[in-house]
Amino acid sequence: MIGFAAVYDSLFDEYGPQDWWPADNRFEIVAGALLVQRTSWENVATAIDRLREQGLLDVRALERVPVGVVEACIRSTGFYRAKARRLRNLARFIGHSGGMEALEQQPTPELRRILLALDGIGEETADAILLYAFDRPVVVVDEYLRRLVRRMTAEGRVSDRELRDSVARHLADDVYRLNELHALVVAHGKTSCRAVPRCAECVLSRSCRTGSGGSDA
DNA sequence: CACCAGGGTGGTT
DNA sequence: AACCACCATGGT
Repeated sequence: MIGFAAVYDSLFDEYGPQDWWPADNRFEIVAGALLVQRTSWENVATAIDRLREQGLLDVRALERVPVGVVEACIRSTGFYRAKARRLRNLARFIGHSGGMEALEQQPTPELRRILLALDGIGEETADAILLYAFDRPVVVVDEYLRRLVRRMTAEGRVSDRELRDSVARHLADDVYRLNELHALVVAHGKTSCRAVPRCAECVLSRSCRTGSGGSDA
């Protein structure tokens, strides 16, 4: 059993509130979730600014603009050709669906299926969109979290399913903490700190400061 | 020069 | 089901 309530507390203690997701509206979060794939947020922020300058952080405007214009705005995010095509297709889909307001009416499982059916949206991006753009109580499983759990359990291979259940068991439908947890896991994962707690009583921040613990490579 | 960054897709075994 | 190459820019 993994004490995620304690993991959350220690991460929050160490890094503080992360205040994800910086955006003016919900569609901007959806666009950001697609653009941030395999890229630093800094590069995404540049692209978002350019899209805003062109008035393209809007479904109706984005769905009709030439794809080359989108490419020029988002080049800094890498994989810009695929992302530009996917982003415009995403805007078109949302437009045809009655906009973000209509999608907000969908229940979470159905909305998740809708998102996963779109090109360029896999499980992690779909869950990030559900949590950050639609405020749904969803556990975002990323590689950082898998690594963290791998080091905590000492027993290799924890399926995503177990991981979700384990997190959900402690954080339930607490949208605020699920929001912060993912952001905190990313913040911690980006550091060079390899120390991890082996149980719920161990505290990440303490292990990091003392430089002890952590047997993984 | 290598490696990483808030992944996903399509193909092969 | 697990692995793989590929997508591509920007920073260290």
